[in-house]
Amino acid sequence: MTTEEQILQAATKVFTEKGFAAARMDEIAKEAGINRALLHYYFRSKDKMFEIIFEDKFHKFFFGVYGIFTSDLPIMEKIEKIVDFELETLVNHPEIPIFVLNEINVNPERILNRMNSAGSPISEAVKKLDAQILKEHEQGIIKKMSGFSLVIAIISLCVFPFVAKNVIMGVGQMDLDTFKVFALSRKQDIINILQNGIKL
Amino acid sequence: MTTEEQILQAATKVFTEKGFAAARMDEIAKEAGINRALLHYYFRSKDKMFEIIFEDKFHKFFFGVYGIFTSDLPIMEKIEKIVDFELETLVNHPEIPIFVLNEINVNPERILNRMNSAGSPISEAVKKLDAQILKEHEQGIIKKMSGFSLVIAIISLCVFPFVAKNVIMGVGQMDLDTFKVFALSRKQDIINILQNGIKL
DNA sequence: TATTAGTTTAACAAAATTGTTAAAACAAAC
DNA sequence: GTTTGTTTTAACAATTTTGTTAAACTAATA
Repeated sequence: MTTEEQILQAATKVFTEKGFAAARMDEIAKEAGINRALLHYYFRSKDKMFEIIFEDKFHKFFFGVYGIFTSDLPIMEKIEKIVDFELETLVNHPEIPIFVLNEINVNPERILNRMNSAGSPISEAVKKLDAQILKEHEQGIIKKMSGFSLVIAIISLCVFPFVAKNVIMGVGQMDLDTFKVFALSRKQDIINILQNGIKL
Repeated sequence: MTTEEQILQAATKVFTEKGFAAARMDEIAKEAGINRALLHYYFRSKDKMFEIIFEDKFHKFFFGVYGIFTSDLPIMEKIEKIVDFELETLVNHPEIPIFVLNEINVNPERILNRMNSAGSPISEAVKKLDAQILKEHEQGIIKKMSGFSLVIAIISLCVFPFVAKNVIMGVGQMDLDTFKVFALSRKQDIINILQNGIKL
């Protein structure tokens, strides 16, 4: 692994654990096993390093499921595929949600910029979903409901446990690996709740 | 309103918006319409101010629903009552979840201490819920499932939209008031999904 | 061997931030 | 009108943090 990669890996760890404001260049350097001077030699500033990492996590967080959402699968199968994809992804990147969501909270303008460059495709995807729901409703398959609301419900059930990871680990007396197993073990529960929850 | 209250209100705003590390004493002072010296005159340090505010939000976040969870209501009614209580509370304190969860993420030891002083009651509440689910399952009312997992599902559906508030507002082109109306408008959706999702 | 890119060390500059202090101003209460 | 608690001002100390720089060192390489 190159030094640049080592630094990025260390920075990813510290930034996602502490957030931008509480992260310290010194800690990143120590984590990477090098000194602060070399940090600036590779990545001019803290902001520049952060941008690279945030961009990466932001993208992973938002656009992974996009393909499934806009596919031609029936709703019930979409739900299954999305939940499966989300949980498998999150187990491998459990730090993403709280990191991205908190940085957006601290600095909401950031999202507006990024969303505007990708905003209309999302709105269109939601509209297409609305149409699909209406069609399947008329076919007697599912309840009538807002596509946006359904998307939020699916994402809520998948993502929230990772946002509250430390609380769940605390209450359930789990270490990180146990938590991951637990999160995956709820996959079928979540799919069942959603599918039974919306069927007519 | 006393100066002390003004300061606490301003500090609450800044801390919950920015988090501890990014919050600036200067900004709190300006927000309260006073100067930095007076901040320290009332509350010795940044840490002390933060402790007071975090304690308050932490408590509101975790122990509001506790009474309903441990009540003797049937599961289906519990779900209704909890979702109702959570959404009404969150609409009035939309900043709580991301603030509390992120601070726990940055500083997980904090929760261990507080949870240990309240940890066993929570574990016992979950055990009682497990027993209730088993009973109602044998009565043919609901599916067999883990109480802990169900609690997480309920909380996920209620709380996550507030954690992702800025994203939802961005995608849906909403201001804060519109978001609150939207969040409340999903109440019956959430109750339906949960109740239909777990019934036999 | 000389060169080059990468790396360390150590010192330091610059800025930001928290916290302290003394003196004066003010307003209410006694 | 004096006292008391509150508030402002302004300066400043202390600390933390980011970023810079120069000099020396190392290891690979031309």
